[in-house]
Amino acid sequence: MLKEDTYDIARDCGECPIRHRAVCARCEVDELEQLDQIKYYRNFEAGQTVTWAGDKMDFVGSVVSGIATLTQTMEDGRTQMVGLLLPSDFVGRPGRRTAAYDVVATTDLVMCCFRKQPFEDMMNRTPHIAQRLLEMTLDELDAAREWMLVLGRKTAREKIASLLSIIGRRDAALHMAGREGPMVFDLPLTREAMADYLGLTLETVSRQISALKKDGVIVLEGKRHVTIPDFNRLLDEAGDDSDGGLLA
Amino acid sequence: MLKEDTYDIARDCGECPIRHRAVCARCEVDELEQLDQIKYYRNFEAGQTVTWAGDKMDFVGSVVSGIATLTQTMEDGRTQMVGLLLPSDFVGRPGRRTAAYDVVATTDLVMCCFRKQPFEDMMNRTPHIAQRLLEMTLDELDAAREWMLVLGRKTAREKIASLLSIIGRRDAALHMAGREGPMVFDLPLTREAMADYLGLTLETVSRQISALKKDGVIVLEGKRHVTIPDFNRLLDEAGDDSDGGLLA
DNA sequence: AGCAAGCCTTGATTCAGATCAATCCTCCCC
DNA sequence: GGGGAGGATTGATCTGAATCAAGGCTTGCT
Repeated sequence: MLKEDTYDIARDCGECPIRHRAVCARCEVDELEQLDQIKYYRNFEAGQTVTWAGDKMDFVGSVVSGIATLTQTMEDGRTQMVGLLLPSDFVGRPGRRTAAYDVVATTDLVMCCFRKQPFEDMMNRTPHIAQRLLEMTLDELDAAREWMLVLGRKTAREKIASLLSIIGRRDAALHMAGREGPMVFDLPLTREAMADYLGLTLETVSRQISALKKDGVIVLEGKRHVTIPDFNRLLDEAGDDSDGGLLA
Repeated sequence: MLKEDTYDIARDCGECPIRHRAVCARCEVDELEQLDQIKYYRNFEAGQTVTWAGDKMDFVGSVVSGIATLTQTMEDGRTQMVGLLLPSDFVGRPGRRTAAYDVVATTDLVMCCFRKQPFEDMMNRTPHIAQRLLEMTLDELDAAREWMLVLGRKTAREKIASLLSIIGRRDAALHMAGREGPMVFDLPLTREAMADYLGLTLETVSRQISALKKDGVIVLEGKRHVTIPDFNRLLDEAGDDSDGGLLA
């Protein structure tokens, strides 16, 4: 379904869909050219693992298209998702030898990669890259902290509403869809993945989605296609300030 | 009790207790001198608020001594702590006008502050600062993600054990105490603050601490003074790999 | 067509942690 | 020494989500 995303990749940075949102966003033309020298694309199929926690990680990179998840697992198998990687998000940590988390492709995935050493060298020479990476990391930290509130203090229903609002918002930002009008998108996650994100069981996720549907907060077509008739209503259910979106 | 920390502050960066761990860690002598020009110290008493979420924030800074908490609050009063600020930790986000969270001094607190604008200017001129800040932010992001696992998937007992192990570890790192031998420290948080950190109620915190004490995992003297006879036992109770500490 | 594998839903029951409530301890102030 | 406030403990009860269990719906394979 999402297969076409993996075709005709813009090999040329100038036409890259994430050109102005990824680590390279601030780069000048000549800097881009240097990055162009050391970049390479990798494709992953839905379900494939990009990185195993603890394994040596010799590259870093950006998600170009598709979606991946970042998860942590305890010895007894309990897992918690700690990040959702959408196009333009950065994978890997400069200055670290091994991967800290499992990264798994949820849909077919295209990544723009750099071998770690050349990238780090380039980062040291190019403040624009380091600056952008700092900015992105700070944003991720904010997102992680927001998520801590969700995990620690929200009810199951609020958790689901929060997740839907986040996915909806990020999706809208990506498509630059005209504001107003009902929000429509496909859930990129299975019920189980949502449960892992929210610290719930998949049964509870299913029940709460059914409940939100029954109450008219969301409209479901099939199991994945979601329409949000009233986004503020959803934010309300999430326990968020209805105007929280303006801060970003 | 911790009052003496606020006396004789090293006005000279060379003698600063957090010199080699804070944002300034990588700075050369001449860079330090520039920072010295624009820095100023601020003292806060235990319980005082450093920053209100949403308020304008015209400074950034490092915790020199004492402890502060970073918390998020929902309209109905539910609160979640999203960060614990120990000496050398950085407060504030360059490039943002308003504070995103409440920052509250838990003990008497000394901060080394910079007005935001001069600091940002300096950051743009001084890669050593930006580099160090990136590194610290990445560490914080890792910590936040670890905490997401705690919040989302651990039981109350595991949560308490996790918190104790984190506090113990950070305390040991600070005092550079000789490895081996039982770990001893004072809890810097009330039961309520621990509950806010862990997404629990204070009653549950109290019960689980009592249980860990009864089971000999910890020894309590008074309500705050903790001895950990066997740190690996504690890690075990936390559900962590007993050798997780080596990664850092 | 027939069957198996994934994914999802729904129901019944259980249980960990929340909530409600009482009491205790320690420190401080008068 | 008495009273009060803030923090902590402990007990009784309730409840939201987990767990256990049974089907249902798609999709793809043989």
